[in-house]
Amino acid sequence: MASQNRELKEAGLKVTAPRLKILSMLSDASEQGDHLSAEDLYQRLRDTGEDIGLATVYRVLTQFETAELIIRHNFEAGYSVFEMAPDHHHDHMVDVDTNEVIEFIDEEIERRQHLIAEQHGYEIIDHTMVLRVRKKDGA
Amino acid sequence: MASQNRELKEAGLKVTAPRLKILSMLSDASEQGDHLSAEDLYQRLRDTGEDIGLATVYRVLTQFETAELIIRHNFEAGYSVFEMAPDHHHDHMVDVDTNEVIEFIDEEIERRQHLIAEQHGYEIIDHTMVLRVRKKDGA
DNA sequence: TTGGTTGCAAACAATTTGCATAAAT
DNA sequence: ATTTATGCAAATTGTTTGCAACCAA
Repeated sequence: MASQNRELKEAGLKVTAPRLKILSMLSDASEQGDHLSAEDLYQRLRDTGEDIGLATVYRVLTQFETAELIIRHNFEAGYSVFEMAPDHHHDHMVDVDTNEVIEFIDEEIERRQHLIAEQHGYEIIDHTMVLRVRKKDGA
Repeated sequence: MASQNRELKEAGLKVTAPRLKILSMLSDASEQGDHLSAEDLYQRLRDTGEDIGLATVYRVLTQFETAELIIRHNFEAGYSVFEMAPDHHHDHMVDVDTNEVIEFIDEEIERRQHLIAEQHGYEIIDHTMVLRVRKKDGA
C-alpha cells in the first residue's frame, strides 16, 4: 500500500512506522464498519505486537483529522471515535435493536441543507445526520 | 412556575432549590436558543448569586437527562451542552469558528427522512442532524 | 545534518464519586 | 425519622504537552 505513503507526504507528514500502522489499522476497521477510539486503536496495536505509545496515537489521529484523512465522531460524550474519511459523503441509519448501520445518501436533502445554511449566511463545512430506526413490525 | 415542581416529582426527584434554579436557568437559555455546558450553567448560577456546587450541576444535569427533561448534545469533543427537551423537534447548525448553535427545522427534509427510512422498512425513533458551518466572508 | 517524531511521564480539562452534613418528604 | 440531596475535595477518564532521545529526508 504505497498509496498510503503518498497520502502522508501530501499531508506534510513524514512517513513513519507508527503512522503507517495506525493508518492501516484504521483502514481495516473502517472497511468492517468499525469506529475506533484512540484507546481501541492503541489496544489493537499492542495486540498486534506494535509498540506505539498512546500519546502518539492521539497525536497522529489529530494530524490525520487535520489532513482530512480521517473523520472524528462524537457520538458518545467523553471520547471520540474515528473512521477513514469516506470517498463519498453518506449519512447513517442505525437500527436501535441490532446496531446495524445502513448508509444512505439523498441528494434532495443535501441540496436543502446547503440552501438552509446559505439562507443563514453560512457555508457548510461538513455535516452529520443519524437516523435511529427500528424495523417495522417483525423485529 | 409550579409546573416545574411537578416535573421534578414525576421524575422521582425531590424538589430542591438547586434543581429549580438549574431547571429555570436552562429553560431561559433554551428560549434564547442557547445551549449551555455544565460550566456555563455553573458560572451563570454563581453570577446570579446562587451558591450551587459544580458537582451538583453535573449530577442534576445527568438526572434531568435521564428523566428526559433535557437533551444532551456532543457537538464538540471534550464537553457536552444541554438544552430543554424541545416540544418540537429541530436540527442544529454549529458555527465551527464560534461554536454558536443555530436551530432550524425543514419540513421537506423531515419528510424525506421518514420516506427513506420507510423505503428501507424502518420507522424513525429519533434522529440528529448537525451542519457544521462557517460564515460566508462578511463576518 | 536538521527538523519533524516518538515514548514517557507529568499536566490538563471535563466529569464523577466518597463522605459527612443538610434539607425534603 | 427516613431518604435523598448537597458541597467539597479527591479521584477518574480522556486527551494534551514538555522534553530528551530518535529517525526520516
